[in-house]
Amino acid sequence: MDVRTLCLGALMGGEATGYEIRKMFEDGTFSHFQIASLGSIYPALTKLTQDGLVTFVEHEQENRPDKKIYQLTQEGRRTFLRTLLQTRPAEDRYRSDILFMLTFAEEMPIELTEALIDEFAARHELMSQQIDPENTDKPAHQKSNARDEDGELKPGCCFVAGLGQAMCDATLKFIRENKQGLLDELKSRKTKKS
Amino acid sequence: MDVRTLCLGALMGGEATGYEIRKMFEDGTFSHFQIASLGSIYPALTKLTQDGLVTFVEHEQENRPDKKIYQLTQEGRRTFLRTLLQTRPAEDRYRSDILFMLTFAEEMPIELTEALIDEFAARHELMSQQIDPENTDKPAHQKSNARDEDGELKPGCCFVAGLGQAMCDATLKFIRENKQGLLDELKSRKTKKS
DNA sequence: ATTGACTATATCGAACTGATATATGATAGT
DNA sequence: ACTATCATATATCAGTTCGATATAGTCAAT
Repeated sequence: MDVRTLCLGALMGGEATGYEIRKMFEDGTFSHFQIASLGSIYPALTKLTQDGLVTFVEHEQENRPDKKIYQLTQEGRRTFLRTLLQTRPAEDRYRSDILFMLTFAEEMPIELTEALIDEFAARHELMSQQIDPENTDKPAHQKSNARDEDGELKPGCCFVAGLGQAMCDATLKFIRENKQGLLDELKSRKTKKS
Repeated sequence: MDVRTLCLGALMGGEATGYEIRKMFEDGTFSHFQIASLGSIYPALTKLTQDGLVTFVEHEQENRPDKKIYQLTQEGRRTFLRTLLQTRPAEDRYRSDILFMLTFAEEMPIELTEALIDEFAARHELMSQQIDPENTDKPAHQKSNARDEDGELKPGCCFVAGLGQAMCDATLKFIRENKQGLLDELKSRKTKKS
């Protein structure tokens, strides 16, 4: 899915600036399963405007750069829904430097192995907290795409969030149960070699 | 981690051609948590050769293009291990079109929602089978980086594989327990609206 | 007979990331 | 009081990477 489609999806939840769209992918609703950077969002919005799929209103702000508030056109909304129906979703891809590095645990000092595992666990712990769409710790001004017009949580978002949390929990559980075993195994191999 | 480092890591398991390195990221040991395409692997190997981190021997083959078998130099091996020690691993990133699309379940026909969930489950089922490093279904010629010189499974690889399977299992379990609930909720919302 | 799959290298356009520039207010630390 | 650093907001660009394509021969299947 290219950034243009992702932007259309982001605007399905209502109007937003380019900056706000980035936040949805950085911290917000989509952050755990899609990526888009400012460097691709702004050109995408320009292109979408040219194609008539979005429009924007420029809001002048005192002592601040102008704000362009983007909104889907009917054509944009229709295009996005058609894309959902027609697109064969690409393969999921998961990319983790930590897991790649852990593959070479035998060649590293044991402290590094342990540090990497702890970092992996810490990140998933944090993620598990952030995923919860009902979590109200987040700053209130952040408009959540997880809620519809009535303020109700969208069932699709709940499902996806629950799935994410289940994955985090499974990861943390696995680490609790297997970290020490790995470290012991590595230690015994080191002593055998020397 | 850039493709150059990934190639060094791939060659830690022994000599290989560019084509074989790609397979490690496409089907093999690293396929579930790192990505690298041929379009980046070949230039990376050229650069690494220039920098003296790898060398290659050209094997002429009858009626086939020449095969360049790459191998780490001592310098290359040292560089990779140093990188492991010095690199702060980047954030994990997970990218899933299916989960993004499911976020808009309310706007889609229910059959599509169900099809997406089923596809997600099927892919994870397949992945769970592929992950197992002891799985001997794979073609024998595929050299597995998961084993060291003695043919023993490397503990780091076991740990990572186990983690991957735990995540797959958790995903499948969540779907079994929550798919029908989501579909029912969507159905009841549709009837309410009309 | 021809289509598709596998081995093998190489190149290139298009897309995307990550960094940087610009401008300003607010907040927090020293 | 001064100085970072962060947040808002848009925009651009160099470098990296993906995905497709070209080349070329083998092999299996239809």
